[in-house]
Amino acid sequence: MERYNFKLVEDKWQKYWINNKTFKSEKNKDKKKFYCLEMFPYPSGKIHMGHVRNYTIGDVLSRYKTLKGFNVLHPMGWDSFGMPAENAAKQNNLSPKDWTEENIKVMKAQLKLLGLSIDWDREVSTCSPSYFKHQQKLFLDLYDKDLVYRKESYVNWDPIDKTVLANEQVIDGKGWRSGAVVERKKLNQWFFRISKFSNDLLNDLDLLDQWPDKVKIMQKNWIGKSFGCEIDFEIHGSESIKSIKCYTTRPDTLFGFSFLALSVDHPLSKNYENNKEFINFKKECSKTGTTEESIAQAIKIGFKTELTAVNPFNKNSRVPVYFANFVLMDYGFGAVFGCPAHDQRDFDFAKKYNLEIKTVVRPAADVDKNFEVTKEAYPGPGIIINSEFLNGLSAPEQSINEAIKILEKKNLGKKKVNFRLKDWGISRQRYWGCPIPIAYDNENNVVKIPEKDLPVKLPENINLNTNGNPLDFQKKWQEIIINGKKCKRETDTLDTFVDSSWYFLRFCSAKNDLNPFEIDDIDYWMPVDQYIGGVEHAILHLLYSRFFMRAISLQNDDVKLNEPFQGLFTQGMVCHQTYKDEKNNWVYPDEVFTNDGKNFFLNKNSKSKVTVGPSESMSKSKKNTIDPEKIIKIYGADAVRLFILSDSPPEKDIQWSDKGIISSFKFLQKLWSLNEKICLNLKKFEKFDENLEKFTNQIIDKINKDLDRFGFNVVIASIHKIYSYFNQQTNKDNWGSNFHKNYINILKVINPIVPHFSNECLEKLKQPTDNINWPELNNKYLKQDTFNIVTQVNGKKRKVFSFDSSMDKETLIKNIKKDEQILKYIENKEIIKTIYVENKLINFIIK
RNA sequence: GGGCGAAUGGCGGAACUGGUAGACGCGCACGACUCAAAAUCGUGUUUCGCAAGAAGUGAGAGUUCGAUUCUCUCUUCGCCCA
Repeated sequence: MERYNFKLVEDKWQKYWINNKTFKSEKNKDKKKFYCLEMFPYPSGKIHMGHVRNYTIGDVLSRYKTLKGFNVLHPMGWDSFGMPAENAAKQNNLSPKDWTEENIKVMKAQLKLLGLSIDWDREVSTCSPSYFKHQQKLFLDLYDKDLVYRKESYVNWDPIDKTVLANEQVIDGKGWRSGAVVERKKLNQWFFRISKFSNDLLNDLDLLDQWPDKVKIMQKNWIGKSFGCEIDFEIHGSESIKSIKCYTTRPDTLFGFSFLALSVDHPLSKNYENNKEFINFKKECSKTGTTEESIAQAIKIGFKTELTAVNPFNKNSRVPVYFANFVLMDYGFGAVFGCPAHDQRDFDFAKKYNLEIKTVVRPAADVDKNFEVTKEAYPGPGIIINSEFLNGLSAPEQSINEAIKILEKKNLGKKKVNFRLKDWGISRQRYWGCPIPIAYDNENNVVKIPEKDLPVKLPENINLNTNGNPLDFQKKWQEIIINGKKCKRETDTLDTFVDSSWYFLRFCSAKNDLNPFEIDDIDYWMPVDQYIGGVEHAILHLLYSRFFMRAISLQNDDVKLNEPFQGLFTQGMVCHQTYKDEKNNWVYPDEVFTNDGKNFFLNKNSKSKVTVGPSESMSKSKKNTIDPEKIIKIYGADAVRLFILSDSPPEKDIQWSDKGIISSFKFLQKLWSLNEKICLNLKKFEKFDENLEKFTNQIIDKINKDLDRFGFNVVIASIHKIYSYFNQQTNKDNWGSNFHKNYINILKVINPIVPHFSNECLEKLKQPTDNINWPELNNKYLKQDTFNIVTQVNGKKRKVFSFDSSMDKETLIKNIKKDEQILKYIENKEIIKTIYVENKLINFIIK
């Protein structure tokens, strides 16, 4: 018997697949399609275990669907623009392009080692002009549809990376890469009008029944629809301003109104342009970031004006008007009314400037009628107090509705819907991104780059070590003549989230040079039937893609698709224990040595102790990574695929373990020995083995159902059962005449998970390996003919009987009641109730 | 602070719409093979108990003939948002 040589076998089949173009996908309208897509990787250097897990899940699904007769599209590409390339290039004095292309080469080879069923003919790379040419075209289309615009706005400015950060790139008020405290800076920026679709993006979440609820809830919260009210506040103390408009979600707390706060960018600020104190104050404000989080944490500061505002519910009450750092022009109208008792920011502000704090809501459960806000704001639900005609209403629902009704009746305000979702700022002050296909004439008017001049390519071999955007220093590159007029190119590049917002469309027509995609192609392939990736993209990437699909479909007679991803699966992370040496430095797992599993040392002969930390998501910074390529070289791709699916359900985190991968490796060896045994016995036997037929049909049926619900770990448990069943069969003297047929079906069923192995076994048994189909099951053998009847007395299990399924209820109960074991419990007792669940259970309730 | 989710043997986990808790794997123990070890194969493995049996799915209650599964309260952990 030969030992299984995965190196030869895997190499052989990978070559075979490439040479035969096994995974080339073509439109075939007679066949039902299945578009399986995993989130494409950023080419950071090498693949990591997270990729292995992601792409294994997608590959198993793709191969399974192919077996099931679907025409499968399973492409792969590279999300290849982005800051890491630029940073690496700067450090190593090479070009981002070369760095990226080298990484793609390495990672592509690594992915091939995994034996993925990818149609590499459709490979795309977002940094390639053949990709971003179309993106620039799409940008201009969106511009024509008024979905792109330019405006001056505040951005989160990272003073170290000298770049604009998106809100999600600001963590704890600091830049996610540099760690620098983020500042507020005003720049001219390009925006996608995603807010145009706020309502659609929210409502259509209900249609996505194959998405995890978790993700839908996150998107819902992100879009953040709220009902509120806009109120005109009467202003005194100025000749020019008679009123200020505010937006609020809590008009029911108006009786607690004690100041009006304005953004420093409020139109009113014009009146203070020459006020030195105000100028200093404004400067101070720019030190606060723009995220809700950084504003909440910032120390509240204000600039008091001579103005006063009138409480619309109480004309006799006037409160001061301030400029304040926690009010943003983006929100509402850049003006909020302060109710310190029920909003923490207002509370902090009121404390600092000694303003009135009037409690107008008390917690309903609070029996103390004298409840008063003193130490912190109370934003929770309750009963309205100290509010005249609103008193006694339950807050927030009832009271808000009532307050709005009264304001509307008095013509002081009106109901308004507000969204938390803001337009998507897409300008990045970076070199390594898709150039924005726009130029400016002498008067600084926006001029579109004509289609014939696309793509706008990046200048190569330039100095990246500049203060700010390197493209700003490329004066020559900036020059362009459009319609005979001298213009200057836009130097900002696009947010890389734009690149990934439509790549799933590009895969459908990857080689089409004229258009981003062909209508006919996306008509057939779209939407993506199953999208697979990490939950970290639950909000932005998925929301942006949903936006893009709508933006493309807008005013488009040919494309009428709103949702790009029909099914979504979010896989868990791959974790590993962390290690630290005596100096508290992180240590790689393969530098750690242990004799007994209790004491750990740095290298084999070292006395230098290593402490074991908690298991965490694999990350380079904590050095708790395992290199997939090394592991594949030791154990083979099939063993890695088997293990990465076996230990945990795919949506949960998985623990990488040496024991686990070794066990998968050994299991394949055992399966191989079984296969060898079977190969030596190619002759058939006379007697048809009905039990074997039942076992095979039933377990394949179970695997089928488990695969459909992503229960890969359970599928692998079934494969273990299959092994021990068939192994026992081979130990018998007589094999059934149907033995080979069933065994071959099993090999087909495991093919999606361990394709090289399965192919090799099939070939050894002289079976075809191309165009194999999922086995047809015979209903006759799926039905059970005997059943275990669990017998309980007063809900306690007493005995399990096996009965023929044809037996009627009365005979069955009679038989059970006669049983000695059961008699013990029911003899001389009154049975007051008998619960019978067909083919499952019987429960006698006795007194 | 808010939202969502999770908690099951020594460990990872299984259990379909409320119906045999612990599938399958790891680990461990014993046995076979071997001069010996590794590898391999076999048997066992929730806890207590010699056994009959009892207890048992984070804690406490509730609904039910019956709860890992449904409801409520609490604890701990994770993720997301603030």
